[in-house]
Amino acid sequence: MEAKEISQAVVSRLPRYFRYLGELKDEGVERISSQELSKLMRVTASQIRQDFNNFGGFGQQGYGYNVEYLYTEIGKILGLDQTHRLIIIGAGHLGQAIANYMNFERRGFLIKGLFDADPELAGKMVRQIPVRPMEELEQFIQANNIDIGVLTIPKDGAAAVSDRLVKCGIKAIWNFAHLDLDVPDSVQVENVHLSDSLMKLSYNIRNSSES
Amino acid sequence: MEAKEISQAVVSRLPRYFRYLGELKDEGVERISSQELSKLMRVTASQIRQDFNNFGGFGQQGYGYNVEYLYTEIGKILGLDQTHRLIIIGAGHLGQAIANYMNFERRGFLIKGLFDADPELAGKMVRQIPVRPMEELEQFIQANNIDIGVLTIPKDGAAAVSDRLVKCGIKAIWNFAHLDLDVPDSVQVENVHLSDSLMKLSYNIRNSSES
DNA sequence: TAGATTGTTAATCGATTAACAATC
DNA sequence: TAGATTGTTAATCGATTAACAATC
Repeated sequence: MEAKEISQAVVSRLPRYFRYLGELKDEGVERISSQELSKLMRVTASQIRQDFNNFGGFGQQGYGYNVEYLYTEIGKILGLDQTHRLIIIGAGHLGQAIANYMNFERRGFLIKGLFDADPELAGKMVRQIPVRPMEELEQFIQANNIDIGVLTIPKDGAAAVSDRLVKCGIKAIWNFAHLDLDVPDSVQVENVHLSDSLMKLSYNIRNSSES
Repeated sequence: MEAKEISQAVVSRLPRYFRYLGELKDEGVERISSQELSKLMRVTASQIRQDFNNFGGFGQQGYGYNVEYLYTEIGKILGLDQTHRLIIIGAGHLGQAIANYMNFERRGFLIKGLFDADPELAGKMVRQIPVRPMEELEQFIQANNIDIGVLTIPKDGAAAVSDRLVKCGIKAIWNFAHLDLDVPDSVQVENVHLSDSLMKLSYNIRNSSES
C-alpha cells in the first residue's frame, strides 16, 4: 500500500497525534497548523510535518490541517476503520481489567473470548463473557475469526500458548507476559512489560537529582 | 554520580538485560561473553558492550562478563537495591490488578496504599490493603514517605490528582491514564498508554502483509 | 496579490555498528 | 605465551531539525 517503509519511531507517535486531534475535534477546533500543534504537543513542527508527509499530503499551504480530516486519516492509517476480534488468555486480575475496559471496544477492538487454564475459573462471567478452558482455544479462534491474542498469563506458560496461537494463524499477540516471544515475522507482537516500565521509572528517580 | 548523561534509549534496554541475566543466573551460568548474549537477546554484541560501558567496565578481556556480578550491578543502576513506596490511585480493575501483582513487591516496590474517589469502594480490602478516600491522600503520602504514585484512574480526574501528588512532593508518577501529565522536571513520569500500544499493533497488522 | 504555512530537501544530531588496540 | 574478548575509537546509519521554495 505505502511506497516507503515507515519506521517504528513514526508509528509510535501516531496514536498520540490521534489522541490530540480527537480532543481538538471534540472541542470544535476546525483547523490547526503544525506550529500550533507543535506548541500543544511539545514536539517540533518540523517533526509533525515530516511524520504526516510519510503518508501523503494532508495539509494545505497557507491554511494548515483540517482537524477532522486529519483525525480520520490517521485513524485509517492505524487501522481503526476496521474491527479486530480479540481473545484474552489469562483471566486473572490483569486479564479481567482489560476485558472490562470499554474504551477498546469503542475503537473496534472487540473482546470475543476469555480463556484460563485454571478449571476453577471456567464458566465465570466477566462482562457477559464466560471464561473458557484452554482446550477450546484452537476451535474458538477459528470459529470466531480471532486476529489478536492477548497474553495475560505468567511467563511460564506463555511460550507454549504463543506457539498454539501462531499455529492457529493468529495475526498478532499483545504480550503482557514477562518474556520475549519467538514468533514468525508474519505475526506481530507488541510487548507491554510492566516491570520494565517500573524499573525505568526507578532508574530515573535515582538519576534525577543530579546536578 | 555518573559523569555523562545516559540516553533513554540505553535506559530502556537495561531492564531487558537485567531480565536475561537473572535467567542466566538462575540457570547457573557463571560467565557470558557479549557475543553469546548477543545471540541470545538478538541485539548486536557491539551494542551490549557500548551499553554496559556507559556505566564503567563490568567485563574482563578474554573472559567476558560474570553473570552474577553484572546482574547485581545492573540492578543497582536501576535502583533496585533500594525500596520504593507506592500508592495506587484508582482502585478499579487495573489498580487492583497492579496491587495484586506480587512481583513488584519482590523487586522492592512496596504498595502501601490504595485510593479511590468512589465512596462505595472505601474500606474494601485488596490484598490486606484498605481502599482509602481521596481526602486522606496528602496526609498518607507524607506519613508513609511515598515516592511513587500510580495513576489508574480515567483521564478526566487525572490532571488534578497529578497536581496534588506533585504538591505533596512525590518523586515519580507511573501514569496509566490516557493523557500527558504536566509536571515539573524534578518529577519523573513513566507513561503506560495501553490504547496507544494496541493501536500500534493494529497499524502493524495492517501493514505486515505488504510485499 | 500578499501572507501564511505546507511539503520537501539539506544539515545536523544522536544512536548503532564495525573495527581494532589493549589486556586478561 | 597465545587466544579470547573487552573497552573504546571511528565509521555508518537513521532520525530529527532547520531552511526554504512551492503553493494555497
